[in-house]
Amino acid sequence: MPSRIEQLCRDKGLKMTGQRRVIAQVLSAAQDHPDAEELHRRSMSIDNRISLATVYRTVRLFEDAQILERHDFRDGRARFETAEDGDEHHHHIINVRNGEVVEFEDEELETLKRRIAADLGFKIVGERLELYCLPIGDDEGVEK
Amino acid sequence: MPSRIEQLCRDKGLKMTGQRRVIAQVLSAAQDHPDAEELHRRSMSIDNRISLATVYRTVRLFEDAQILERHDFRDGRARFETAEDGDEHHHHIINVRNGEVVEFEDEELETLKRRIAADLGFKIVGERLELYCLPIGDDEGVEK
DNA sequence: GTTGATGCAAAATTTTTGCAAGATG
DNA sequence: CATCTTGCAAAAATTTTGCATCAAC
Repeated sequence: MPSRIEQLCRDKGLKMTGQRRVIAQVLSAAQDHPDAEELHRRSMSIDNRISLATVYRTVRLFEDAQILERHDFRDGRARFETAEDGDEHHHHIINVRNGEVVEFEDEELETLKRRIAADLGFKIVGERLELYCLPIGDDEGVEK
Repeated sequence: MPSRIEQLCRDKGLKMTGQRRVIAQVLSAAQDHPDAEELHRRSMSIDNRISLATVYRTVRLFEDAQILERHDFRDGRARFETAEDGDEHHHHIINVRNGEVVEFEDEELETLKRRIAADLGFKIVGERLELYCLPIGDDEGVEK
């Protein structure tokens, strides 16, 4: 049985190459938010005939197909995770002390965002919300 | 009388060079969110002895000093605007049809964000919230 | 006068692309 | 077997940096 991502690819008429299958598998397995090079590294460990260029091409493709989401956590490179189905949404808290990423979701927040956009005459088609935080009690003094 | 930005620089013990003064002036005057190259272009029109490298060095410096905010609206380069005083906050709606950026603020949203972070044991020290939108009634079909 | 800032050009980083060769449907 | 995809290496785009010179305090 084909994976969810594989199914999505077929639905869009994309060819299922070995490389795409591997990258999809790596993305599905990832519990974190790897960047392109990390995706490449993990993919290579499954099948070493995958180039970094293909990883870049594939994430762009998967992004267009809404198979994954591209993030930018201010560390200079794009990072990726599988997109969730339907209208679920989560956002990220980035612990600036150590780079740890915590996910959260909040229905009240979803409603409020939509209301704010609607009041200005807009419909949300994409979004980004990141909170850069320190653990409570940790009183600043973060080094570069 | 020195500008607000100039005062902030002095407070941090930074030297007030002609270049920094010009870049500060350009930032203050900007009603939009220029990128480094645009800042350089505008600065050059005031004083053409300013290099792009200095613009990059200066925005990093100003960012550390919380004189400006660095944004990333998914067009590949960083964009800048002066930071507001105190705890005011605004966020951005990006019209994906034409790239137009609309600013908004909402007190309820501020409260909610803080509550969400606090519930997870975090204190917000920085954030980012962007809503990528289409005007209501404009039914998709956005070209690359 | 010291210390920090600048300009220039070269380098670094991340991402994209041309093209010939290979795999997919 | 036509078309799409890949690998490679080169290019592009943005940002950073080394170093000699210059300016601010």
